[in-house]
Amino acid sequence: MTTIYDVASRAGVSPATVSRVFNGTKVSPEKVEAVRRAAADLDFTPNRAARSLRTQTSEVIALVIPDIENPYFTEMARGVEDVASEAGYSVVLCNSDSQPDKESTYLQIAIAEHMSGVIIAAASDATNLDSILATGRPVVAVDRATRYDLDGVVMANREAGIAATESLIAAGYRRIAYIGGPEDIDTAADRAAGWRQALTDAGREADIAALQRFATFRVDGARAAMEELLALPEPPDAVVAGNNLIGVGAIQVLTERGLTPPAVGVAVVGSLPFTTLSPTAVSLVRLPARHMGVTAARMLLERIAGDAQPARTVVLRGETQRASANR
Amino acid sequence: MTTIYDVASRAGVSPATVSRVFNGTKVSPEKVEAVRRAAADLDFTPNRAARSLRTQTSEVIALVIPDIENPYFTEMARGVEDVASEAGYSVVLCNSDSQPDKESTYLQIAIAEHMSGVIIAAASDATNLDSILATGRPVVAVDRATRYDLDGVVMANREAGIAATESLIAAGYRRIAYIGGPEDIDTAADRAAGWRQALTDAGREADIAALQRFATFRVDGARAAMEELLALPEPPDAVVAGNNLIGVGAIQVLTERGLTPPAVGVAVVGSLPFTTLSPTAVSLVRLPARHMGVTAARMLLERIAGDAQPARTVVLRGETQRASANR
DNA sequence: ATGAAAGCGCTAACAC
DNA sequence: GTGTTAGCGCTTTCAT
Repeated sequence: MTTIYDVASRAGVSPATVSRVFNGTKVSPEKVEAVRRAAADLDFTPNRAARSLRTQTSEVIALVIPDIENPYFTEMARGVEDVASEAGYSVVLCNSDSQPDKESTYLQIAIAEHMSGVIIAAASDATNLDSILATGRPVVAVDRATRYDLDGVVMANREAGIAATESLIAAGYRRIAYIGGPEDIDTAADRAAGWRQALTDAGREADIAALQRFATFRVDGARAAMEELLALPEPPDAVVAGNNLIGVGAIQVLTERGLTPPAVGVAVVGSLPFTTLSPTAVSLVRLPARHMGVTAARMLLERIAGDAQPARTVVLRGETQRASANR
Repeated sequence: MTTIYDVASRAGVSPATVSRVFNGTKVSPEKVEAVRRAAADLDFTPNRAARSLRTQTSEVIALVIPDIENPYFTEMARGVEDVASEAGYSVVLCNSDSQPDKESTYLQIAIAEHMSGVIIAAASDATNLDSILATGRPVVAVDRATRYDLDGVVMANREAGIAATESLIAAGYRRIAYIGGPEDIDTAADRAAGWRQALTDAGREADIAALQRFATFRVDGARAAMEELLALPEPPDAVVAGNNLIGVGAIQVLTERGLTPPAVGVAVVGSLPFTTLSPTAVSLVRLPARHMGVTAARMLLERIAGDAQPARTVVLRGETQRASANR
């Protein structure tokens, strides 16, 4: 392993000068050149562990998400990564798998590695950020609010729930069910509230009790819920899916039963990135996941740079794409 | 920031003893207890930067992949993560975006951060691993071979191409096209070779020249290629997709034209994790992506532990799921 | 079993 | 503008 001392002696300068060259402080052109050549000759790579130890920071940010296999989160990760790497930061992607203990392990690692900041889509509203916040490191919440007073970027979930439901009403459906994520996650609760609101506005509040289901934000849970709904004495003629994977699960079950949309109406809060359906069969309230990641990363970088204004929350709206077909 | 010195003085022991407690060396039970309590009281987290600097390693492995938005790679990442975190390692997910310069930046970071090892799905066969290999750190190649003599885990791509094509022949299709990834990526080339082989075995080698297309491994490229094939004077009656995203793109175009499978036959090398199609309409050669990640991670951990046997290559076979319907 | 002390590679005063 | 030097927090001989 070559160090700045090796480079320094080869270039005939002091270690401090080598450090300065690599950190942009003023050094005379000749020495800069000498150092660069020596570094290249020796294939020198600065030791980040030493640098982090000395400066108490590292150009790394942690992105903690609950499901690495959900395209919504990978799209968001993509946005974070683009902004971060542009600014010279690396992103460590931490998959909490919705498990509080995995999540807190990753948070401890972020502290121990002196990472510059954290962007987190919390596994639950009980997520404990005390330790990381105590270190003074900035934290930005994405997708889901936390019980802390933090910068955050969230979707307009209630409005998305309303828009999804209304698109189905406009298409002529009447008995509209809802399958959402766990009730204790605010995104899921808000979207469900939007559905109830839209049902009430349409004079269908009587359906709420029978047609509301809370599953996981995953394909399997949604499949079970959809099957349960179809087994009802009076099954729904349409369904609002609380996220992308729930949409996939619901549509899978419908397709297997020969009820491919628009035979039964489907509206999804989120996108279906790898769908093979006709684009007009399903209503979508597309959520700008990449933009959420970009926004969160920018906010975090501002905080890292020392910005100390009060916590801000940015709310992003989904874009409704109404199914043109109806039954 | 609390250090081992703080913990040591509170526990009434030396810093060395605190270190020993956290590293499993022999310490008397009473002192262990005292140290643990002091550490808990002070909310002590060991400083990894200092540890890395001293030991010249860190319990972090880099996973470099070309497309974080492709479910194939996230599934693989999931496998790597499960094995690694089980063993106390963190995984830094690095998205090279198929760009050699982003890729080499991440490789430099892996060196500079003293990461224990690298698992890489190389952006191209020109990927340069000289520097990282020169540090003596283990590297495992996944999905794609490199020009180095390394441990690797790859799929049986040629066989997968053959199986996909044969499933279409068995279903009664005759004019079978192929859309694959970039010709200079060996996985893509091997799958294409499998398709040619199957065509030749079926006496259809005359179709090869007109019906072979190389796109990107993404949805958009596949869409364009599919449209081109359909515009042919004698369009194909079926198509083999070289990976999951190509399958999505091809099926999207077909669906938009009212040619939903099995009207035109489709076989995909890979899975369609979020498909909403009837499961019997499309043939799949499912690739065990998670298992690939698991295997690669295990091999890497063995190398990190000091295993010095000659380089091994593990070949994983896809599992064919034949479409039951034909036209 | 435990402590004292050196040193990993780097940066940031401070002196010149 | 450049060199000298102390020290970031940890692990690890080497004594005891």
